[in-house]
Parts: sequence; C-alpha cells; structure tokens
Amino acid sequence: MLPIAGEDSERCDAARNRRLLLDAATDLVAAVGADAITMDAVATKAGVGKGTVFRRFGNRAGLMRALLDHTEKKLQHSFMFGDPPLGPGADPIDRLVAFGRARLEFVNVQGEVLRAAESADDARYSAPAHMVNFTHVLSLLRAAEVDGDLELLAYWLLTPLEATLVLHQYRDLGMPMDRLADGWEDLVRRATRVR
Amino acid sequence: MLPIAGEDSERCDAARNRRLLLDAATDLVAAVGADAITMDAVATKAGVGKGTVFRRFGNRAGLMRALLDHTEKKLQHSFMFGDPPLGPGADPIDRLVAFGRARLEFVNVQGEVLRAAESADDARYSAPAHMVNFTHVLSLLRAAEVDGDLELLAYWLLTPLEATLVLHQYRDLGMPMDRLADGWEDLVRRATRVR
DNA sequence: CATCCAAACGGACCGTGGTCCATTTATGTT
DNA sequence: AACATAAATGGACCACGGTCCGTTTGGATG
Repeated sequence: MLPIAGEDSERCDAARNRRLLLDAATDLVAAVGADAITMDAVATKAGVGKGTVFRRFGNRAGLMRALLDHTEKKLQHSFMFGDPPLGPGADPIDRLVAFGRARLEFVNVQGEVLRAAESADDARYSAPAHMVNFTHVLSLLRAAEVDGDLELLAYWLLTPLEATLVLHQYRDLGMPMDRLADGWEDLVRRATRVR
Repeated sequence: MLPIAGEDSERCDAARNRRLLLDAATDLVAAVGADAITMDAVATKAGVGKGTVFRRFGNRAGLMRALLDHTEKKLQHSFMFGDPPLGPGADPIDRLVAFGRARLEFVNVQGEVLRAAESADDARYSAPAHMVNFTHVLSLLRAAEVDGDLELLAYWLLTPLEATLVLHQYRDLGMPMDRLADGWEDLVRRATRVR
C-alpha cells in the first residue's frame, strides 16, 4: 500500500487510541488543570496502558504539544494566510505587533498547557511550534528591512511571549495583559527602528 | 542566646553538614556535570541522609542555587561596588552593557549549574538572584532616564541572558559568545534610545 | 481462509525528586 | 551534671515520568 504523500499513515487502532487519549487529556485539563495531570491518569481515563501514551506522544511535553496542536495551527494559519494586520498585506512591523498581541492572547487562554509544553528542557527552542514562530518573526524583520543581527533579534522578541514569563507577570505580579501587549509593541518599535 | 541581627544562626552540626553537602556537590558537578547529579548521590557522597539535603536546600534547584551563591555574590558585588564600567561611575547604559557581557561570561562558565538552578518552574523569576539583577537593571534604566514601561523593559532585557536560551544558542546553534554579547549591546542601545 | 510480521499494546519495572516521622543531638537552663 | 526542648537527622516511603519487553493485533499477501 502506498501512503498518500505527506500523510502519516497510522494503524487504525493507533489512531483510535490517539483520539481517546487526546479526549481524555482534554477532559482532565478542564477538570483539574494541566499542572495536576499525570500520565497514568490520562492512560487510565482513556482506557489504555501507560506505554501507549508514551509511544504516541513521547513524553509529557509531547502530549501537551499535541493538545495545543489544533489551536496553534489555527494561529499559524491566521498570520500566514489570514487578514491584515496579522496576515499578509499590512506593514511588516504592524504585522509583527499583531503577532505579539495574538500570541499573548493565546497565552492568556492556553497558559497552563503552553507552559507545560514549553518545559521540554532540552528541546524547547527547537520544537516545531517555536521554529514556526521564529521563522515568521525573522521574515517580518527582513521584510521591514531592519538592520542588525536579525536572528538574534527574532529570538529575543519571542522570549517576552513565553508562557512561563507571561504567566508570572500576569498572575503573580498582576500585570494586566494590555500592559504586556502595549509594552511589547513599544519594544518592537524601538528595536526595529532603522538606524 | 541572641542571634546576631541578620545572621542566620545555624546549629553547628547543621553548618558542618551544609559544608559537607556543598563540597560533595561541587565535586560531583566537576566529575559528572550538573545535569547528571542525583540528590541521592550528593547525600551519599557527603555521608548524610537524603532528608538532610532537602531540609538544607529545599529542592534540586535550591542546591544548585546554593552552589552558585558565592560566584553570584561576587558578580553582584562587582556591579554594585566595583570599578566602572561595571560598577558605579560610568554612564548607566554603558554599565548596562557591561552587566550583560559579564552575565554572558557567567553563563559561559557556570552554564549547566545555572540552567539547573533556573528550572525552578514556579519560582524562577522570584528567586533572590533574579530579583537582584532585575532591580539593578531597572535602576540603571531609570538613571539613564529612559522612557516607557521600565519594569517590563527590565524583565525583557534579562531574558536574553537566561542560561537555557544562551546555552541553546551557544551549544546547539553554535553562535559564538561574542555574537550574543554584541547583539545584546545593540538591543540595549536601541531599546533605551530616548524617544 | 491461512499465514505472517511489523506495528501497537499494556503493565511491570526502574530511577529520581520529594515527603514524613520516629529517633537522635546540640545547646541553653536549672 | 541532669534536664528540657527545639532543631536536625536519616532512611523508609510515595508519586510520577519514562523504559522495556513479552504478548496481541491489524491488515497485507498468497
């Protein structure tokens, strides 16, 4: 059998279990919060063995990433193909600002899961989701003809949007999201001002 | 007995065990690297029970923080009382730049331990060491009469110096430290340019 | 339908971080 | 010196992430 190009053919029982696991995980997140979830609990709730969870998702962070996948893809689609100012057509710097605001909103909603997904220790900055964001920011910086070390700048413009930091500022320090968003816009405009 | 004000009186056996543990941990870090160290191993090597390790340092990150304490204090002393451009006397922005360079050098040397100390999940940005750096950066920004949301700016200027990111850029991506340092200086000068 | 095997499965098992509490010990008081 | 007590100790214990491997199963082939 020839698998359709790019399609990840998965045995049907495997696919069914993936769904069971994602549904179970979603329920548990809603019930007790992402931080309190154990892999055992997910497996049990889905009615499969623990080994299956790890075979599917690799580790805890992988499961969290999978939970975010759908939403993350939607966001990616928005800034790649959606309407301005997020999507193509608007001024690159305005798009960048819109990206940051959208990302902050994302963190505001999916915060806990996002933080759990980011805590992959090793592969935090090489995770696909981060790479997509990085590439996007970098290309916007280039399009805006900003000068300087744009790769580094792209990395550093993304760090203020990381869930761990944002959640700390928002929840522990009580900084409103608006403040973070406005501050980020200000940072972007300063950092990208052509010399 | 009245403990001397501010002095943390510690029973002498406790103090002795603290030293034993720190020495053991230092040796182990040198021998196998910070990432490979287990709390059991430290306890055993020091000849004490595991409970003692946790009583002293709270958790793994706490032990790592304790390992860094001496060096970290020296760095703090340098930028608070040392010679310019790191210490007082120089232009605030120049001091800020010097701070970043010194910090990057610190990460370059103590990278692994620093990363292990930062991964405190919850209390990463409220750790004393981070607070000191934050306060310092904030006061420099104020001294330079930079405008804008200086608190946020202080947070965001510190994130490029975090061990996890720096180690990724340096080791995984092969970015030389000089590049990071120069890039950071550039970022600082842009972000602090008075409107 | 019978055969075959790569893929998937599940749960026992392991290592490690962290907790608990009965026991020991340092130190100030009488 | 004997006592009192708060602090310190240590190691059994627990929970959770992650691995391993003998067993089961989907589904392609003849």
